[in-house]
Amino acid sequence: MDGGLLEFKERETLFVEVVLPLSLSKNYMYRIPFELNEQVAVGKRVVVQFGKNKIYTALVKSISHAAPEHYQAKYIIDVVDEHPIITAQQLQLWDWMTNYYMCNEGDVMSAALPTGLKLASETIIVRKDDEPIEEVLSDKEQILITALNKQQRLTIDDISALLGQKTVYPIINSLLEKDLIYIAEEVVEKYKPLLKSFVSLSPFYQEEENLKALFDILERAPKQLNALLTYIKLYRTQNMIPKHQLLEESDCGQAAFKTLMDKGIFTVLKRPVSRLKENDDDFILNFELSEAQNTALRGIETEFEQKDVVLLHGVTASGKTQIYIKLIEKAIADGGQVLFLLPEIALTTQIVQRIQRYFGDAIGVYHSKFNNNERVEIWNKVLNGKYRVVLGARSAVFLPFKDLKLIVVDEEHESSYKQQEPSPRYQARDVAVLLGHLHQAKVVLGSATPSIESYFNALNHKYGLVVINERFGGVELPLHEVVSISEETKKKKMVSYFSGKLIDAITLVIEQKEQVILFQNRRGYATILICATCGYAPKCVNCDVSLTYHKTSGKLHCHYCGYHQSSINVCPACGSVHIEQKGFGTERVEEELSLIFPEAKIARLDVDSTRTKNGLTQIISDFQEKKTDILIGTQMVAKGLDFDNVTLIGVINADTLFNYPDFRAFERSYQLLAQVAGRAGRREKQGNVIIQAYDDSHRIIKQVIENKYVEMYNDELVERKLFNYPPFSRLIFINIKHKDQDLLNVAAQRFASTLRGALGKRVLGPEQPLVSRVRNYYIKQVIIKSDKDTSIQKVKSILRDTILQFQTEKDFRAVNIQIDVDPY
DNA sequence: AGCACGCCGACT
DNA sequence: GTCGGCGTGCTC
Repeated sequence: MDGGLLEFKERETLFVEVVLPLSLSKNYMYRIPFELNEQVAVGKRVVVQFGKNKIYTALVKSISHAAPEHYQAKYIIDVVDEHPIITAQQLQLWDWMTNYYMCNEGDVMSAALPTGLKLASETIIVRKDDEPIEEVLSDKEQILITALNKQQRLTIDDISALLGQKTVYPIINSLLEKDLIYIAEEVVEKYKPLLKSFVSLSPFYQEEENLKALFDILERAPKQLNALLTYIKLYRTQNMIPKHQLLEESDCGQAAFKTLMDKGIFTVLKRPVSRLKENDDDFILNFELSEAQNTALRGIETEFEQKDVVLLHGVTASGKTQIYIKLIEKAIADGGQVLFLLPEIALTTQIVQRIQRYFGDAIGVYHSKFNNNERVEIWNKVLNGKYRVVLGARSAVFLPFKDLKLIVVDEEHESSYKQQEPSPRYQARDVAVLLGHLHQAKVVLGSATPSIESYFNALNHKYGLVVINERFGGVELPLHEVVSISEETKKKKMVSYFSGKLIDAITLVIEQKEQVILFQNRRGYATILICATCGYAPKCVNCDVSLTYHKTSGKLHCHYCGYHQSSINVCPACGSVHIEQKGFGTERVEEELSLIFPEAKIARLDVDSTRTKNGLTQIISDFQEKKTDILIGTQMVAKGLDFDNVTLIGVINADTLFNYPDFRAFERSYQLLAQVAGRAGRREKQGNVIIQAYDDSHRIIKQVIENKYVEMYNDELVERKLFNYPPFSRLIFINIKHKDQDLLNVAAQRFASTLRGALGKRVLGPEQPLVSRVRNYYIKQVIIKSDKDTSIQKVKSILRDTILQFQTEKDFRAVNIQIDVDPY
């Protein structure tokens, strides 16, 4: 501000810093043309050219007068929004996440914005065919509509060529508002199904000899060849091959795939894919809280007077949902908005329908299964305050709340709140606490088995603590029984994986027309195949893991990269035919069980059985409608499912849980077992839980059956203290990756020692991670374990500097470094 | 993320 | 020679 004359104000030269939806280490500056000075504002999207041809919608982060010194800033092409679509608090949140999780701001932006708000130049515009034109159109709009009437679909590049100008976004936006066109990536019309890209081989190459010739042609293009081979392999088992699956499984990049398309070898076809369906249940709308619930509700409200965050520790089926509903009601009555976070899987179940029924139109649901257009719609309805309550998975923390008053994080211990891949690797529960802080909203963390961290915070008065010890409606906690597998084996009472006790119990339950859930935390059929003669075990060609045998496909699968190959009958190492199966998964349990109970209807709930669009909902609703007697599942069955008629829970083999090489293994085991057990007898009937284990006297099993959470917590805390793990320290994992193992070893060693120079014994490693090679990249891990007294800010800034310095060395440029703050 | 640039090996 | 494949660096 130089105190210039007012009339010159509009001639001010302004620059903007924008965030691009790309993983870039810094933000970029653009110049605002005078005529757009007034329209540009922080939080609006602008159209910019980035690089040679690419056009993106970027987000305005700040506006300044200072021209960049070392380069000529490009002009902004256009302003997309009339009003900001991002609030000031969101920008603060993005900033915090970028720093805290040590990622790029563009990563946060990509994660935060639904794709529909990230228009790029290849976006396809389609004419809505049945919409009559009622409004008056401008000349340019008329030209565009005429072209679309002829051609149906145009890209944004096509449109700029057609109109001979780069500024096409306002025209597109205006036509979108007039409802005459839609964006093809977003499926707008309700009855129009979701489109998915499928790949097919051109008819020419489906001829045997042409295909053979093609193999020779592609010999020098391994990526392309691999894509072709993968296509052929997939074609054997499925007749429609989704493009993303082909790209994923063949490790073929977009570029190589595009070359194949350009050569006319592959063609891509968009096809409709069916949607999820919904089902109802009989939830009582006008409920009364029980005495215990009322006490808890009042407890929470009292705690809120002092604390911003309250941990609600209520045993399974204690009716936490009703308490949430009362809290939500109150927040809405106060004119605020509410965010209700749930683990992804729980969103497909009753709790959503219940709350939706209760609050009607004022509620939005936000999770990954929704298409782009629905997500944009939800985004806008949150922004303009039409939605008072949003139920969502972790990404819902990014929505543009205006006056957030309450955040509920249900099942707060759930590890799915932590995003693993891609960056930002954020913990939505922690982000929610920060979000609450930004909005001065209250936060309730709810769980029957709180995470050690949250409970620690509660005991140390950082959070308030409210406990419910009683199940709703006086339903008793299930009866537990532990069965020693070794003893049962001695007594010859084991039939395959099932003890006599479990089989008797299942028989009884089925007779009474009730239902059973069996838990086995491993998918697939056999864990591994192993040659009894020489000990050879088939391994993945891309990763350092043994392959898992899946019987349904008859193949050996890699659970890390999706690679699969046909199974072996003869050992490729020694020629022996004695191939043994070691370990077992849900698939095997299902098969064995159907031999014992041929009459029973059995279903399986795991990643494999729910891969199809409707899979998950179908399995759950079938079980709910009692079409299934026995449900066998991995940890998916533990996550917030609520069935009335389940009276028996069986844990096939608890030992597998305890043996993970992770400091949280016991905590997780407790949570998983307690949550699984909690699925039993949720209404008037008391449930039974049978836990089978070799190590039947394990303290975790004991603590689960005696419902001694606090004892488990205390035991764990001693361990954590002893080995200086969270909550006594903070962890940062640094994964270093490269295709060349030797180079990686040198690089990792060098990186660790440089870092150790600055941070001393806080730096551990480099270590070989559990899986040391994934998708042909070798991995080494360096860990920073920083105690609570050290400033984590300082540690992070040292880490940042070390990485920057490390990457200036030309030998290590290509080494990939990933940071995971607070790993889970 | 995409795109240009430049190096490298295989074929006219 | 030259052409396509593929690794590297840059984009305000």
